[in-house]
Amino acid sequence: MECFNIEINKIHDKIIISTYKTDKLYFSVGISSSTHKIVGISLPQDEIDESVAEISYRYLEYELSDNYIEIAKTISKIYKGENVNFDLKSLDLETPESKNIKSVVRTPFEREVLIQTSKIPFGDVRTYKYIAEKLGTKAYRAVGTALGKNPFPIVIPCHRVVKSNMKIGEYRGGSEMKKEILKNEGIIINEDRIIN
DNA sequence: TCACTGGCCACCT
DNA sequence: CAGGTGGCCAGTG
Repeated sequence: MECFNIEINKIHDKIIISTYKTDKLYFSVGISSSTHKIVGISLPQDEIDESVAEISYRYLEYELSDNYIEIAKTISKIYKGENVNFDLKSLDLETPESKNIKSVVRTPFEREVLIQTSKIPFGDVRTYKYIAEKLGTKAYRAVGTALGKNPFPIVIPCHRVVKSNMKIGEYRGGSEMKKEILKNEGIIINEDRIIN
């Protein structure tokens, strides 16, 4: 019974996962075999299994391949502070038509949060409050929760969203990782706080 | 339905 | 400035 429930909560689509290794870190990207859009990106991991699992866990079926390794490599470059223009159209931002259908972005609210976040310029930051106000709501905390589930970290720069007092705030990969990405983009940080 | 839970915010000591 | 408190509100079960 347990297993059955876990199975039906997974997405019924096969994906291809490619992984690129650099500086002892693994970067993975998942592509849908039906839509050919990106359905998942992993934060840098020390182990390849962790890196793959971060994307594969939502899916019933996946296979490893080097087909999309250039995309994974590009993501590693962005992580290291290269300002690469990434086309949002390559990401699967679809939301489910009904509750029975599963997708990586689950609700319109989450989708809008991701789209607003994608507009934050390289080397700059915005606050959770700012994103909420752009959506016409006071759900500041819900913005944080939505970004915590961001299926496309690094490419959709949730690391550029910080607290109102300019403190770093939380991050799925830990606030140290968030600081590192921001520093790579040239942002000055002192004692967990953004300077200007 | 209703009561949690949160990558937050503002205000008060 | 740090820590506590009440307030938001989207998701979840």
